[in-house]
Amino acid sequence: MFAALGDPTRLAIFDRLADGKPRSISVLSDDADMTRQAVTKHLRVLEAAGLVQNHRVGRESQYAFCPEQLAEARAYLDQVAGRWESALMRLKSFVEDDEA
Amino acid sequence: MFAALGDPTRLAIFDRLADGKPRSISVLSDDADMTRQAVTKHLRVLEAAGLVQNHRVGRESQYAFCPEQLAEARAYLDQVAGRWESALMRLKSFVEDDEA
DNA sequence: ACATAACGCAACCTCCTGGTTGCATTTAAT
DNA sequence: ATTAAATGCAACCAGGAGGTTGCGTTATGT
Repeated sequence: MFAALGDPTRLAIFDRLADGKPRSISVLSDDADMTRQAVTKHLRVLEAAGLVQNHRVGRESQYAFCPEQLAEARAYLDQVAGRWESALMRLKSFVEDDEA
Repeated sequence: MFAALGDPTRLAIFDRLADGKPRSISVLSDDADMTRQAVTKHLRVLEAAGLVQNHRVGRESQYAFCPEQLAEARAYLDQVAGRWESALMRLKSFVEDDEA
């Protein structure tokens, strides 16, 4: 999932979809100075990472933002930050014990 | 920075360093079923992304967790989630207006 | 019915990435 | 002084990622 957002093109597409509005592949590839096929591949990657959902309607397939994996990423970062801070706390109390 | 955490090996290294303790390259590569050089490259990438800091001490170079970029990533995800939710709110109020 | 728009699939190409090996260099240990 | 540990640098290699092109297929619109 970090890998999916790691590519700048993909991050841009993801960012565009973050307003919740579904968009078709051709709409997304119109202003992406890239082939439609390339955009399609990126959307597949984002979909595989669970960051985006696909819903075929008529002859066009609409891709839309999907917030679940995003929440998971936030949770992970929070957890890492938490570990870091608790390690700091232990260090702090150790130093204070040493001074006492 | 998402790209830096996108690689599973790098994420693992980063995760190990998240306790705040600095570790030398050879210590990190001991249990990484990989060459020391490979680990070195990964550490360089993490350092370039600002996720980790390097401090040479004697003949060994210690790499340590660096929380600043992490905070930035969290801020970005929060911002995206915020955009998403506000879009939901607008949709909700639109529907309610329609019903009234 | 026919033209066209939106898409899928597959082959292909190039370049970067993750990884290795070999050798040189600096620092510590005895 | 010598040996061994920890690292740096550079060359090299295989594979996958990002991208393109060509062609076929399914809906839409007129």
